[in-house]
Amino acid sequence: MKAPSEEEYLAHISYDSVVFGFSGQELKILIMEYHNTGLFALPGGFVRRDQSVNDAVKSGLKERTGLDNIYLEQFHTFGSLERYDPKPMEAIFKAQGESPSQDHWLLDRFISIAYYALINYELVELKPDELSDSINWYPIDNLPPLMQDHREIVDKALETLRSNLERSIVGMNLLPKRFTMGEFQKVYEAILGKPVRRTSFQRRMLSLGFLNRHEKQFNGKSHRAPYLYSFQNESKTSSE
Amino acid sequence: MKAPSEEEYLAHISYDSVVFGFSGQELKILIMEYHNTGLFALPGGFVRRDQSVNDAVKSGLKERTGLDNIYLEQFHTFGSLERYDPKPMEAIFKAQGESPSQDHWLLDRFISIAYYALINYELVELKPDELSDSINWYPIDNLPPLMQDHREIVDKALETLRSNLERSIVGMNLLPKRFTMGEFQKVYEAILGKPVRRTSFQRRMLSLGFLNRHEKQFNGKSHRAPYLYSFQNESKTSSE
DNA sequence: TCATTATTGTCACAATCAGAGACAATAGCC
DNA sequence: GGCTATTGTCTCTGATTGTGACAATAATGA
Repeated sequence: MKAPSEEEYLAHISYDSVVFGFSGQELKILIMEYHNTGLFALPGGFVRRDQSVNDAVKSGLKERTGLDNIYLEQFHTFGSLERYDPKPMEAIFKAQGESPSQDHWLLDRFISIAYYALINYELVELKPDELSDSINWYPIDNLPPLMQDHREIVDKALETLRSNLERSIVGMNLLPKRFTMGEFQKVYEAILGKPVRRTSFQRRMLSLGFLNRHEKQFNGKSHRAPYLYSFQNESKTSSE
Repeated sequence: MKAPSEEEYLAHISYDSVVFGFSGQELKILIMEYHNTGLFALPGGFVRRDQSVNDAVKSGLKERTGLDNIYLEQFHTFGSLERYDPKPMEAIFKAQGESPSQDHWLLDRFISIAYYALINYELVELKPDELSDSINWYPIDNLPPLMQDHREIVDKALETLRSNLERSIVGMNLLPKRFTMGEFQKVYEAILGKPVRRTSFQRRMLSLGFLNRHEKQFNGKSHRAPYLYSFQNESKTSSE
């Protein structure tokens, strides 16, 4: 491992990302595990001097998921004193067989800019980076214990996602190109964490006018076949 | 002037605040003007190493407005490359008769965490800091040209305030303790930038159940006297 | 072939809420 | 005692949502 150098990166600034995906049943997020440390963390990184924060996040996600052009939303910046704790980073160094000096920039205080992403679960090919053993999907209601304040970051991300649900078309980025109304409804239920009324949901979504109806989906189940739908516009409606 | 020292502060990190006040007619924000530079800017500052970002913003606002316990909301972090421009800071140094070396930390790239504040216009006593000539209220639709990307920051703050308007009781922090329904309505109109329907507004606000009705206000006008209202709970409903 | 079962697409009815206008109730002025 | 500008309420109407009902089917299996 070669640690990122202080000349190349901005000191004190990091980012973390909460990557949401929908498995068809559950809402999940990406969690990394560092080599030989037992530490679980959100995918994150640092910002190069010649790079905007947004671009840093985008390229970090591309490395790990293979996906370009991801829906990204910055939602909060975490700057408390409590999050200043060099121990996890020391453990990560140690697990790599390195022992940095006490004043190494990566052991200093960091302020983290947090983003959430919505991606199509099926399209992802997960690639751990140099430092991490693994990167995997975890159901949102069954996460491993996360290092530092990452649990707080996840909670805030989910809260923001929920409150944005009414204002934007979130399903667009979590579903495959064609989907049934039932699948669409399951996305909403997974995000809100509670059931929604089938008839009202269907009526409201159809009345919004952004759905195209296609052929029926004959899936071998012994009941009336549902229609397939797709979203009108290709845009990601991302603010970033 | 003694410039903040690199040992005491976190490099690359600043904050900016958009401080909203309501004059009774207009929505205004606080703008500073730097000595002998013609530069107008949002009140901002840097984060000490022993201080959370939230506390840095709070104490910065307290210095300039005299107010404690202000409603504060972090809304975005600005991290583009375009905002990296040392010229304004050089001009501010020069106006103070100083010429820092090219690698001075204050001339380096900064990422700014932006907050908006809602404060009671009448309670404020404005105090310019060491660097600034003046700090004054400016109507939101008649701002001077602002340095760097501060105009963009203001626009984003207003956008966020508008979209939060439905979810929280914004008037609470912009109005005096007792106010008429008409004043309450004017706050909403100033924020939204468009008229709202008097009867619907009154019905909705009363139905929410957080208003106490008090005695009538005889203000010398020749028409029916309005009731005075106050908010039920004392809390600021701030998330910070 | 024909009932059975599990969903899905619609519709109908009631309850709620917002837009729009109407109107009576004043407080001060003449 | 009229006049005027505002304020507090109501009503009417249309739009939206909650709730339940019901018909329309794909497969299954008797």
